Amino acid sequence: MSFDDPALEYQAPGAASAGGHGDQAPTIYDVARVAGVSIASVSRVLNGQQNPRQETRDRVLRAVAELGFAPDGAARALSVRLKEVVGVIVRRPRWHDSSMFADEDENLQFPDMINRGMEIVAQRHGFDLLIRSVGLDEPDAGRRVLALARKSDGLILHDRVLSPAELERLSRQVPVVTLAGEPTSSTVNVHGDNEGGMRALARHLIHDHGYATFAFLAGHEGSPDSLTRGRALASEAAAAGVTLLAGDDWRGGYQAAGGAQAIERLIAGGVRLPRAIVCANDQSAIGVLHALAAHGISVPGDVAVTGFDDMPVARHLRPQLTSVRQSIQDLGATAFETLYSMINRSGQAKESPRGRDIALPTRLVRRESCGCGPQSVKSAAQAADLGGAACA
Amino acid sequence: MSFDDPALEYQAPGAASAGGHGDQAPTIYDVARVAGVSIASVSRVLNGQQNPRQETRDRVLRAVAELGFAPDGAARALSVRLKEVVGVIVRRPRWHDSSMFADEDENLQFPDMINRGMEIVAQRHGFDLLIRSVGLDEPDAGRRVLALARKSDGLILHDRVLSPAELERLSRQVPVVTLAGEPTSSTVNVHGDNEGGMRALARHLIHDHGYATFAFLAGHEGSPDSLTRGRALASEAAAAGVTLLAGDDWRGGYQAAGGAQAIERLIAGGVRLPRAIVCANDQSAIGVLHALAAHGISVPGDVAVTGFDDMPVARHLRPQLTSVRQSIQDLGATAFETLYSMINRSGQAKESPRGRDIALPTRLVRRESCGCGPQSVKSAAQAADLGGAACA
DNA sequence: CTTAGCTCGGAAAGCGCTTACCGAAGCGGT
DNA sequence: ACCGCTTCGGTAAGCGCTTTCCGAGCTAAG
Repeated sequence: MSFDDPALEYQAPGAASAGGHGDQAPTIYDVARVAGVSIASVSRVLNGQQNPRQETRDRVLRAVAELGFAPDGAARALSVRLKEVVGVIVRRPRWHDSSMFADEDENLQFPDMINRGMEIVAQRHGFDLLIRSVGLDEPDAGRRVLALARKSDGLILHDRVLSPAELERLSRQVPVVTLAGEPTSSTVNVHGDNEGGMRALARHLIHDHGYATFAFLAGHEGSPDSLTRGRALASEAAAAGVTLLAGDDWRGGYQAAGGAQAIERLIAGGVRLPRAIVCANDQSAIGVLHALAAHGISVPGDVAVTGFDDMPVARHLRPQLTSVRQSIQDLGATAFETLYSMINRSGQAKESPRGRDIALPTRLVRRESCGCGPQSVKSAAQAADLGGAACA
Repeated sequence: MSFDDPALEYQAPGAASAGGHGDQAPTIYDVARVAGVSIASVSRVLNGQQNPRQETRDRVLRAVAELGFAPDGAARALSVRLKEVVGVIVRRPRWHDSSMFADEDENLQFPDMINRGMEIVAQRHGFDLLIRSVGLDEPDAGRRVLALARKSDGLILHDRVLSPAELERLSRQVPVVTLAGEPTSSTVNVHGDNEGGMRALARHLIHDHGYATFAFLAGHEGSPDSLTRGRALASEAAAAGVTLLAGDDWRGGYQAAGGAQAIERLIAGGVRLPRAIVCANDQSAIGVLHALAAHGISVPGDVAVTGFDDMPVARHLRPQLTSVRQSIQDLGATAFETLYSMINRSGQAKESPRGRDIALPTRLVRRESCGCGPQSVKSAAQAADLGGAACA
């Protein structure tokens, strides 16, 4: 593009009819010229040195206001070696599905809430979130992630989209925080206390409700969160001597559709359902609820169902869903804060490896779907205070 | 929660041994050195010129792979004058609420789905989304938006966060597309066909169900979408000679909590509820449903309730929510495509101001909450094909 | 054997900003 | 009235990349 292009010629404010952002954004040189100072002074004023004296300062600020100037992000980033941007990789359900907008995309809710948590904290530090989705089975996810990394100061990975080796490689170049992974020698992982939450839930179902047969509807394969939750449940089940069903039939892939399909298949297969179905997350519990309702199976009367995450929807379902609450936004906020400290520390003296796996507290939220009566719905906190109070 | 908590401090791995991204990302100079060529050649290879011959090309590619090189985004952006980033401004409920994470934040779902639509299309063009939230009553929203603009190639504004004058000013510097606004001389607006959708819904309620008293639960004040929807309903109501309640009592602010509060207030005030409550969006309809249920008012038996947007949750409610579907993701996709073409056209010959207000089709989705029986629930498409078939 | 016509690839000029570095004033002290 | 000290603010050197401009080397034609 040439600047001799007549189309770029300066346009008088009212002229050229409907403007149309052809005016080009003003540069620091424009400001300097209007203010009658050098670009260095402009920069100094804008970056809060105390160097320029009041009068100069005023002239510059007036020019800035008049022109509507703001420094170019790329130029600034190049100069100060800080982009004030963190890259966020979210996982796209399927590698560029031809049915571009699959309806089950409703499951995006969870990652998006996490992002919101990040964003709010990022604000405070002047950072923004650069979002990119990557398909799980995408050809060269590695390259696409790296590319995002070079557009930002650090990366937050929502899901396992990279092999450990790729992750390792990547984290040598940029600070990386994972959300549903496992910490590596150079990355930090942030997650809810799956273990604790699931144990509390399991104990409630086993001891308070006395259920004796269970099933665990897993998330997608290899998900560390799902594995941990499943293991915790299995451990409690074993300790109490109750039956736990699990396996490939019991997989909802974290999605509503997945949960529904799994139940449909099981029912079609003539399997006798357990007394309680513990789902890996709320989303798949929704699907289970639907499939059960479609077959006239009462929840929690015939089968109890529970979720995990306690998304906002959980309380809008009928029956209201018993779940394990994790402060989703805190997950994001913590991930960002962690990354932020890594970014600042980058290149500085390295300290001992500590706190590489951060677990945030979770809390059992009893609602109706586990068999608790509507009375305990009002205040989950209250209910929790009752300890093991019977409610079935 | 305090972020000064030492537990959050990141500590780099023990020695320099384990990596720990202290290695600094390789630059094009590193690649050139390793490959034994000049940086110009590296750049040429990477940017697909046909200039370098095969042997040189191989050497470079080998070096790139070995070092794990990817060009720095800021440097590249500065050079080619294209960041391949579009800024997205979403509206934060309230200007930095002290209760940082208000629970009603569930309403974030809608903008996030739109973003997802954008992101998918942006991928194809190599763009990413830079997200920033701005409070509606934020001190200098204008500056914060401008700053985001300078970090990107164009802006998509979700909500009215800027005054028309600010918008006008901004759009002289960068291409801008709004989602819930009105087109200006230099910005394009993308929105669902509120008018058509609402008219279809109104006619269904009036003619198919024969309801005679209505209320419109508005969104937040000044929202163009809400205004248009309200006007369309009013127009149909007037034409049919049925009663329509509206006004300050009937405002849900697009939120579940808002909808619930409005109903609570009305009931407390002893107001006689209309036969049908038409909500400005699904989110507030959820609140209405809850409030009604809390008072033992049957839906749709006593009062029919409808939403707008047809979010995924709509079909998980009891009763399933009748709504007006707009392809939320298409909204985002279209907004991006529009902006993209503006970005490319930037600086080139300007064309006639045309298509500045883009309306996407909407479609009535009949479920249970309007009074239609569960039989028409199975396939909304089928139901739609039946035309005005009676279902009440 | 010379020279016009190629193709390759290096040197260097920016892109818009920050920030040493340094010369020019302004100031009080002797 | 002169000298060192402190402030101010301009000049210029990058930040890492793309791309124009050219010279070098090679091929093929005269």
